[in-house]
Amino acid sequence: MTSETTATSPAPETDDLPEQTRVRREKRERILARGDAAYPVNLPVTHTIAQIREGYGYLGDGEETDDVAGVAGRVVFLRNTGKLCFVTLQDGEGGRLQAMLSQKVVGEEALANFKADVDLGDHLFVHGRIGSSRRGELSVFADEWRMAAKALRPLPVLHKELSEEARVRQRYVDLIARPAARDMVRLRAGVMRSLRENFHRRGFLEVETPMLQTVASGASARPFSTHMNAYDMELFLRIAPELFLKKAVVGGVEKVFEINRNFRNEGADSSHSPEFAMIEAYEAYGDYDTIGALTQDLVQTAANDVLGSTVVTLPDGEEYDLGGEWAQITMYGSLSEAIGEEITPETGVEHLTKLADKAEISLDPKKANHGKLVEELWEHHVGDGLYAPTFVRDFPVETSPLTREHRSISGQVEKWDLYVRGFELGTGYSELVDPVVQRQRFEQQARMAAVGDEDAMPIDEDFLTAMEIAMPPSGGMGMGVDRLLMALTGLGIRETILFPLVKPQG
RNA sequence: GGGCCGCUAGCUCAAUUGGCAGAGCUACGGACUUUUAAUCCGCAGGUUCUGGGUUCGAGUCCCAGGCGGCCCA
Repeated sequence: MTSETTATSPAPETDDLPEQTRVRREKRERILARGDAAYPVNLPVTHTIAQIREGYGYLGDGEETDDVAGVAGRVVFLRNTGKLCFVTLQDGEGGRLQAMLSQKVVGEEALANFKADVDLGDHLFVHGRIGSSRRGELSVFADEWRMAAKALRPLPVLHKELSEEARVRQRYVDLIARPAARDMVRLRAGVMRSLRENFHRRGFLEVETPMLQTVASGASARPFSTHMNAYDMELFLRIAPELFLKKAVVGGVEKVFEINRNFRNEGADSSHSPEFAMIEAYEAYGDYDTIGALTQDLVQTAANDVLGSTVVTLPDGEEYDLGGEWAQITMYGSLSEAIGEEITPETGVEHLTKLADKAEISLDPKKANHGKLVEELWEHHVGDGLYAPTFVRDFPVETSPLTREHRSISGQVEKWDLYVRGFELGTGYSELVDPVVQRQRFEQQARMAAVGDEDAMPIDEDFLTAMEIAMPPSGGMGMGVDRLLMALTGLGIRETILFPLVKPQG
């Protein structure tokens, strides 16, 4: 342990600090100088704010009890009227309790110290009888106060919204000041719990697969790379857990899920974060239909568990219904209908390119294969207009190298994307388990990489070896947890992540 | 990657045509024993994101950069 000289050494140079910060440091020094603690190791807390609110909420105006409590909380309001001071304490959930400090009860010196040294934002301990003020505010009639932890920086004003940037950069302040920020933390925890409990009820096992991978595969995305000193080799942060989860299924973990972080070295905007939480699940002897039903239930159960309803209220007040059986459309069918001509897996690249030009979609011609063109056309003509929860089914084979070919339609794969309010919430497959076909798909990806497609999936020999041991027919799904929170609240991704990545301020 | 908008006191925001940089809350000093964003009196607080330039004079105009937001690709 280091010595405690830092606690007793003189205050650091304070001349250039803003006034309010300097003043608070001086108050800390004053508290220490008179022999009190500014940061005591513990305090005789007997009740939480919530316990007092629950236990004594019945008290009428001016009614007092002889019950005594020690309570602590963060000071969010201060109202001093000479010989009687009112202070409102807040707990982590936003619950508030008033304390009243009367000169007659705490004494002249203690009240003077209180007025001199307690600021908005401090953690404060009070001890005293529980009662109700004349105006009916549940209160602790303090016979003693102690500093629980002195705040050296002022809190923002609690009556104005913090700027969006300040909320993200100083989330701890946001959590103190804004109820919606506190709610999101609890909502997210509730969703995680709901998802896990749902999986457990269904007999799925939760596993954790590697974050550091020698080949980043399982999705079409660019990885972050890093370096391992001991082996002097390049490693990648994972872009998806898919290949490892499939290895688990090969080994007999037949119903398996993982909720964990993925990292994609791409842009960041209101619906993309470079690191994001994702749930993936695989079910042996399931397919994309069973896994779709599972996904619908995961979302609807989560909504019911955390909101009590599948009807969610968006920030503009609109009510959006996640309930019922979700619509199912096919990619080729809905695209054909939207543009008024039949598009099939046989439609040539030249014709698709013409259609793309007409729609003013620009694609690098080197990468413009049939599958990419169909998906781009679909997004433009159909996807952008989707609003109600919808499964979009049966994708082109080129863009889904890990998905089984459709059981009855040549050139398509058994994959769905789930769209909610126009954004992609999740995806599901009938998994490709034929190792020979899987190798051909990887080779096709390698050819795409060779012509400059940076998102193309690299060949993973280790994965192919596992597949050659034989994976049972399976359904698999993936869903962004942050996006699920977006679907349940209508908020942007950075509101759903407690500490999203932000660039340092210049 | 491109376009547009923003960055001013601890927080939220003003500042006319380029002419003394302001308000509310907070802070600080004072009054007040039932307040509810307490009230009243008084008084401080600034690298106007950074660096250049134009000008007698720049928060404001020009150039470069940083950070953020929105739209587009």
